[in-house]
Amino acid sequence: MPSRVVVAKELSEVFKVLSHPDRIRLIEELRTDEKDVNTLHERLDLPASRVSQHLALLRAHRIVEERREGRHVYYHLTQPALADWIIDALRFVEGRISGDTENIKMLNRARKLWSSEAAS
Amino acid sequence: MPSRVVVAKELSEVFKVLSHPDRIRLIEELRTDEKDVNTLHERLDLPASRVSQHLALLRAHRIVEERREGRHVYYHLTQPALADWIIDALRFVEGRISGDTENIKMLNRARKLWSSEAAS
DNA sequence: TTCATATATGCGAGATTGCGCATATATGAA
DNA sequence: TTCATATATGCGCAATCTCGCATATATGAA
Repeated sequence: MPSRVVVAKELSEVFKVLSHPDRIRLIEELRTDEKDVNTLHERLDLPASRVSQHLALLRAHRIVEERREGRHVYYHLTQPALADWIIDALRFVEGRISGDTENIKMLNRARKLWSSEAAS
Repeated sequence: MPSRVVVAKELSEVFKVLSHPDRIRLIEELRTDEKDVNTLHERLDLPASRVSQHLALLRAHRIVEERREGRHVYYHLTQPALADWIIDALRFVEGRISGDTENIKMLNRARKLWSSEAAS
């Protein structure tokens, strides 16, 4: 099997893991520091079980790692650069929504929120 | 709807389009120059109809654009930087397959093939 | 131990995606 | 027009993914 075929498959699996809005938001929440499941569940306004399932998938693909402390489990990115690389993809989103002024504004707002240190 | 939720959805759709090995290979084939459907069908060793379907999806998401010339249709990347950004993701693939020496070799081989100008 | 909180996992129905194959359309040549 | 090539599209089934919900496990407090 040619290397390009094998590697394209690996790449596509990474993309598949990232192809869900909740998981993207999860990863961006962990961009600067670790957070426990409960915090993520509140900040993203998702059922805790859903958050846990997403984290299980991210864990299986070694995108996040866990750290237990008492009854809380803190998650962090295995490779923090991943969060920035995802944000970098916003330039390709612009092409999709060009013309939609309202969404362009949203895009820049999100870009700002995701690149700031402040956890708002 | 908060901007981060909207934008995360847009990002996830981009990732979804890229989450298929054939489409990744298609995009990398178009990294440096345009190619017609028949050339892509031969180089990737896929049924022409499949190539056409993938291209239709990429077209719908404005990832590629077409140019007719006689009975051939040439496709090129709307934003050529996309191909490089995908290759950049290989650093996150390494984390997935660490330990598997054979696959690491394949990864570097593919990286070289996809970054060279030569169409081999 | 019992209880409450935090997190993880199992499961099934509905939605989405991929694939093979048939067919349709487009263009140029004869 | 007829034919051959190039490309596109339609369709149905199988495989996969998502979601809500129930349940299980883990930890610390009482």
